[in-house]
Amino acid sequence: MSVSTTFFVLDRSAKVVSSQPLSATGAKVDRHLIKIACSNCNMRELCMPIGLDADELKRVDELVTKRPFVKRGSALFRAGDKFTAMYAIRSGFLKTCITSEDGRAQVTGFQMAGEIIGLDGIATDLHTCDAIALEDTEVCALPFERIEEIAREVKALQHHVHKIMSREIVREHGVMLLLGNMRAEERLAAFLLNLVQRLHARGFSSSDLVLRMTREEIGSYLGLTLETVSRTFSKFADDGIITVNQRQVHIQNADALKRLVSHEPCH
Amino acid sequence: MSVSTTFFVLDRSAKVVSSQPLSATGAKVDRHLIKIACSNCNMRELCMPIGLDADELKRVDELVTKRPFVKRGSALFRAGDKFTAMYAIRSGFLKTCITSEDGRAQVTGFQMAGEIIGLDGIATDLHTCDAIALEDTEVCALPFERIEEIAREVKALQHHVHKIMSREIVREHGVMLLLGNMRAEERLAAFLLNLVQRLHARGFSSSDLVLRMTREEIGSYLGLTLETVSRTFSKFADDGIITVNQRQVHIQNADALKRLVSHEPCH
DNA sequence: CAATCTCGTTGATGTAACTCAAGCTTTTCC
DNA sequence: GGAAAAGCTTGAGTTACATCAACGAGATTG
Repeated sequence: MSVSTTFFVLDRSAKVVSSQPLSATGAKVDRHLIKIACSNCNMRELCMPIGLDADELKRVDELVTKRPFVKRGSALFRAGDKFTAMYAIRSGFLKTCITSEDGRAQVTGFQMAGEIIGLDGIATDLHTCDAIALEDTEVCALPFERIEEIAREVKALQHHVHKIMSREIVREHGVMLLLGNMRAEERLAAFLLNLVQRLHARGFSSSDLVLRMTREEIGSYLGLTLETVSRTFSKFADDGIITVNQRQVHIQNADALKRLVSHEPCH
Repeated sequence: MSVSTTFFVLDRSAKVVSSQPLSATGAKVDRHLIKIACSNCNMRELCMPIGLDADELKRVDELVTKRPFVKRGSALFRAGDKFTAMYAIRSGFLKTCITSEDGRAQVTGFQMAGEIIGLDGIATDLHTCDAIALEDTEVCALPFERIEEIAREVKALQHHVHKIMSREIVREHGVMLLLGNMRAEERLAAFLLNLVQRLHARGFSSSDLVLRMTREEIGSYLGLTLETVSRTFSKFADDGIITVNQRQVHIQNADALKRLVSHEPCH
């Protein structure tokens, strides 16, 4: 099918096809060359600084003293960890998942650059889920006490924090609809459309994507088994809606996916 | 089985068995006799004023100028309505539900006295779900701009707002686990335990409850059909775990329910 | 006080998705 | 570079829940 090139999923500098495999090397170079600040961050239109003027931006900028690098497979935080900061994702990709006492695991979301993670911890001062990097990931730690401090003075920031949290609530309502009402094909279609839509907002293709998660992780998120996810991918491919090559997905007929989600199987 | 008395579910004054059916009359009398203020509200330990001193409490109190009364079956707000306030429930019971374009409906939660509703609206300034009263309900409107204003000055209130939103996010994670991982019996057991636990926190029995919602609404919330909900209730009753009489449920063996949720069917 | 409607129960049948299993491909790691 | 592990696909058989349907009990209304 397509050539076996590797795409960077979230680093905007690699929007075009790169012949190099995903590695942290490039990012490390950038880190030294470019001064890291919200004002010159690729993600500023999507992330925390929205609606702030230069002065306010600077204040947020200054509170970011830590930019943890999270290696693929390791955790940014885990359930039970003390909550001290929320995190803005600079680059990379994570999943959040909860595990109940009896060992049930549920992926509660996938997060990409420009998104904020860790809001679950505010309620009890402890994180309630694990945040695991699905690829090498760099985040900005936003110490929550400092955020609250500035939010008390900067109305725009205050409101923005509220918006971010509300948005997460609304997103989860959507997941509940998906899990409570939709059939496997509909769930997967909704999932794919959501992913490309978010990638597109970050400057990527709206028809090609590289899944950073396994079939099992998709299944956990969608309340399906990995086998059902795999079969449904195959079904979509047979129907000419997508082409799948391992983690690479090309959407050939986005309308068909939308129709699936909208519950209009025919005409 | 039990006598056909009607319980008030959420009015603390009616914690004991009442021989009167649920009606708004009693509440209306109260309304004239007792000055309504956070400081003498039954729900103050559960609601908005937590952690505020007398002065701060007064400020919150003063911003509450509207205490809408929502008749059973009607809406506090609907998807698409402009978001202006969040609401603290004084008494009564509501459901929130979303409806997708194609007409799928999903109950996203049930809310009782002392809980805050309407946070979904912050994200887009429009409510994204319907809030429908399942019994006559009285709420305090908390104009959001004023809340933000005070939160900028009162640290405790600011943090409390964040906590409330975070708590909602965590709750929804739990629902995702339920919808994604659990079987019908486990879902219903978790649902019942959650309900009585919340009622108990409000001074009610931890073994008796009156369901304020239909089997269909329970089913929608739990991602099941009303028939499955009904059958599962009957199954629990056959197993001697609960007794069911229409909307009245008596929990005979809470441990059995807990074991069900914890996925330990035997020993 | 019928008549209607809403809600709940139960049974018979169907099916979407799960489970178990085998084989294949890709990645990881010594 | 070869072995082991992890991830993916596909098939066969099973099952938990949905669907369809009938009926009964309360509540509501004219």
